[in-house]
Amino acid sequence: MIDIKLLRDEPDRIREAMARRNAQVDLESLIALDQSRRELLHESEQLRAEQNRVSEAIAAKKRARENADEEVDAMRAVRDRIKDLEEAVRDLDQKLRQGLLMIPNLPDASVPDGADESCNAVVRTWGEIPEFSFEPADHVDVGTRLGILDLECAAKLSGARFSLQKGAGARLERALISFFLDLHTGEHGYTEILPPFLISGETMEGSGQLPKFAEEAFKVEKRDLWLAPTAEVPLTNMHRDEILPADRLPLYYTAYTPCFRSEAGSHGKDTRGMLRQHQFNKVELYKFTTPETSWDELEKLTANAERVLQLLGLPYRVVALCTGDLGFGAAKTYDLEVWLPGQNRYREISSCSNCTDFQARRAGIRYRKDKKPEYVHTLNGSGLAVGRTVVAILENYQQEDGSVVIPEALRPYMGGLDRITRQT
RNA sequence: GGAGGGUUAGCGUAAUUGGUAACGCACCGGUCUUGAAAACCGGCGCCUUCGGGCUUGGGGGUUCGAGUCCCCCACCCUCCGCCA
Repeated sequence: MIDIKLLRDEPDRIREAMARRNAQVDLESLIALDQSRRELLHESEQLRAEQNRVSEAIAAKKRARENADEEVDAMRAVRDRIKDLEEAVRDLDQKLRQGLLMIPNLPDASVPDGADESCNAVVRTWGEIPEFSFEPADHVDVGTRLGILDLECAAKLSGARFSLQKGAGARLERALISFFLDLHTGEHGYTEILPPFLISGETMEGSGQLPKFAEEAFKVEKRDLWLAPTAEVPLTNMHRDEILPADRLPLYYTAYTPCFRSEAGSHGKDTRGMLRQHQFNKVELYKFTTPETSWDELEKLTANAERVLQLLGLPYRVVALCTGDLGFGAAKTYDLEVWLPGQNRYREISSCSNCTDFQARRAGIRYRKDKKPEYVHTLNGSGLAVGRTVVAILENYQQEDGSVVIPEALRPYMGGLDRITRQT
């Protein structure tokens, strides 16, 4: 949610930002809404003040056993008027808030302009794209032939867009989760969190997932609980409606969770394999920072995610998303794209964003600076998407004989295994 | 799932059976001190157009006025049942 003061004082900055994002927003009616809300609020507060004064006078008279019927009568009318005014304010409040929630975050000045992903800017590239003496297979063929991936069985259990891993394939997924968490907690200073995977509607709203992304998430039938679409949601809400002491910032959290997404509207996209699933594992990186440091922290967080790919020896590039491709709450986003020989192109494996104070304002997360509380900045990034890392390893490390070499950094987590060969 | 108890500022506790949230600890600032402690003074929830408004888990209701009375909901604790 953007700052309402910005709407009052510098609406042109919002207009300009919305134009860059190619977003349609009716600012005029919001400004009018805010204006009348403030007028009504002022009047009701004045009456409140009078009510407080007179009520005290009534109490004094009653204590002195004097008659106060006149005052009581007058206050009866004031009470009714206040009730009407407050109802009107509540109504305007809600409309205003709903309007504000429709406005995406303002892109940072450094974000490239552009309508879609074709305008994203490659920031840097790492690693050598592997050359094969044979035609490289995609992860589905590699995994199925090795007997470590069984998509048909997954379909039997749950339908399309699920996967089932076996033996070294299941172990590989678990090894990656441990490897990621150990790296981020041990070397990058993050605190490990294991949050609930089912979260309340209130929590979904706190990070801006609802109502906008309700279509993307799964909801359980019996209660107001949702399957977390990303650990970003519970992590953001850990400090919802809190005022943090300044000396606790920055906070670094990392969390492994499965992520559940309905992928509405992506029918026909990436239908083959485990690239786009209703359920996938992810290790998330999350930071609460002061406004002064958040841009530095974004660079560091992105570097933390990149480190994973470097240690695994997977070639990748870093892309700065353009204004048209930017997520709703992000002021700036770097995508990490890993090279997939099976597709002969780079594919997203991590997305690292600075949401500035956008999520914090909505979720009421502040810190005390000097005397006044101020909104923190929140950052999130994948470190990394586990399923897609499996895909990248199977495709980049495949050998002509169909086996897959395990990256050295991962071998301790695989019980010393250095190569996956055909399993029965 | 059943029964009972609870939720007041960071923590711990008050508030005349309705009269407009008090106190202690902790914390911050000041005085004093070589420095510190103690003591004393002030501050010690949020918003504010600086007039004031709001705040007792959340939301309604009754009332001139609700921490207090009524209704709904959430969460926590204890016991029983069930369960990994």
